[in-house]
Amino acid sequence: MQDRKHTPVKELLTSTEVDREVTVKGWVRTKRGNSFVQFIALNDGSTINNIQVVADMTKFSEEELKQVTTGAAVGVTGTLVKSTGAGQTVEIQATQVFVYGVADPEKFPLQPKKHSLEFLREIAHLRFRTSTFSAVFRIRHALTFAIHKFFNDRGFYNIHSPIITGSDAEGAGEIFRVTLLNAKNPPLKEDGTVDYSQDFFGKETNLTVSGQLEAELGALALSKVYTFGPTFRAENSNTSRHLAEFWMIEPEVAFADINDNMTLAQDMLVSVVKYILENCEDDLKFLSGRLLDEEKSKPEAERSPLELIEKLKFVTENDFVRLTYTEAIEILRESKPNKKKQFNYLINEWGADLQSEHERFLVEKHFKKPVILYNYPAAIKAFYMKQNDDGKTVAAMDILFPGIGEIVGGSQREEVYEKLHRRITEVGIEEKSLWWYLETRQFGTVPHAGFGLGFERLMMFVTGMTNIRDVIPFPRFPKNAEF
RNA sequence: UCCUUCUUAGCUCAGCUGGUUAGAGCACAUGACUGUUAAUCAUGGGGUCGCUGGUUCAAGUCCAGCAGAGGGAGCCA
Repeated sequence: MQDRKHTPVKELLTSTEVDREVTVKGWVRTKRGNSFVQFIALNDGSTINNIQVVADMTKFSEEELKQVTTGAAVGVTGTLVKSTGAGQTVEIQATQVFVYGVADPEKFPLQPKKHSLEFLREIAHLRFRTSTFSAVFRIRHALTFAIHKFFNDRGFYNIHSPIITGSDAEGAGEIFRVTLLNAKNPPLKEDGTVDYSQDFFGKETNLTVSGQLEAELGALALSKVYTFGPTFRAENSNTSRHLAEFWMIEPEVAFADINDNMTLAQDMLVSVVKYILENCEDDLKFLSGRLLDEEKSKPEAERSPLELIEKLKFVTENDFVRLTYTEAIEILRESKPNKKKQFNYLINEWGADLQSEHERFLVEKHFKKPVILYNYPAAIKAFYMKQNDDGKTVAAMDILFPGIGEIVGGSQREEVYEKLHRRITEVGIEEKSLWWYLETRQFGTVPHAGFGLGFERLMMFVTGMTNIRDVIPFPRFPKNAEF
């Protein structure tokens, strides 16, 4: 059995070539039946669907199949035949069953029934074995591939930006320090502060919060680049939309402005969602059903108006709304919830930072489609963003998605040395730490733009999962680094 | 970090204004049944009621602290 070549379940289920001997290897989902015939639902992760193995009990002893329990790893050889039952078109009439690894039914935590996502999160080492999570992670792979394909097709180069960096320059959040110094007794300088010159890198280092600055360096030579890698934020964020370790896609394009940037982001989102619609139909159907099921227990007002696949098609078939921050403020100021004082933060004047309630109003109530907001007040945005001629806004843009909020944040970058330098001083960043970034504005600087896409946020949208901890295999968040 | 709800069997949950031996469904074990689809039916085993302390004759139930989880908010992607 161990030597025998086996066929993926996915292949067998779509096979029209029956009455031939086949071998499958996978994990048992359920076994049921009686003393005359037993049915084993086998899954090998190649598809959401199981293949049904039929064991005629005149050919097998009870003892032989005793270890074939939910969770056990087995190999089966038999004849692929048309099924006489209703649930499947083909099945395997077993001639030989081999148990690779048992799963004690008293102890194996997964049952052939619904488990709460919270419980499965506690057994993340086994949750791949469930239909929901195998579907989610197959889609995660497909989405990764679709993103690389999109950029490759458009002539972008993938840049591997460093994970350990010496700059926390972006100010994008709290950093995770990387050090080999003895935490209990670090070397000290004369003034009593830690002497990082004795550390591994000879300076303070941390895990990256963004690959953007490095991507810019690449774009100013290769014209079109993107990064796709893990980023780390030590924020004490306890929400269903934040992780301490998450994956980010950051394209950067030379000779491009804020409008090109918005078009690129929209094209990318439409393209990758289309790819998933075309290539992950079975998994999407399952997740759509799961979502509908879950929403049944919610009050009608909170249910989403579209089911998952319709929601994805809606994004690929409709234009995103583009409006300036200033226009958004006008709409919000005149909106019903603002006049009736239903917002927790009322919009009174230009310059206010938008809260999630405002973003949700625009996306879910007012426009009912993805919204791109651009030209934000400089005061509420990062130092590297292109300062507009009006003297008060920067060429920044955010893409807001229904149910998820901000999925993309980007901008045209400030390419003029003097303006960038002045901004760095204003914000109080140490110029020395960014000498290399500033230098690119002195040697062949050009207008350029890029954005950051939170991969897990996109995963949430595509899979309909509502907690970000369920779209990454092993989530990292405050008080948890298990597995 | 803030607000709020929750923590009872392997899982999902019930347990009233504190009062005998803490319940159900599923799962598991045993048995029955000639093709099941989360199979069905019968029987059975399974609990330090999150942890620590307090109030009380008496605490799963009331109070306090701690820990963890869910939802919302902030920070953001």
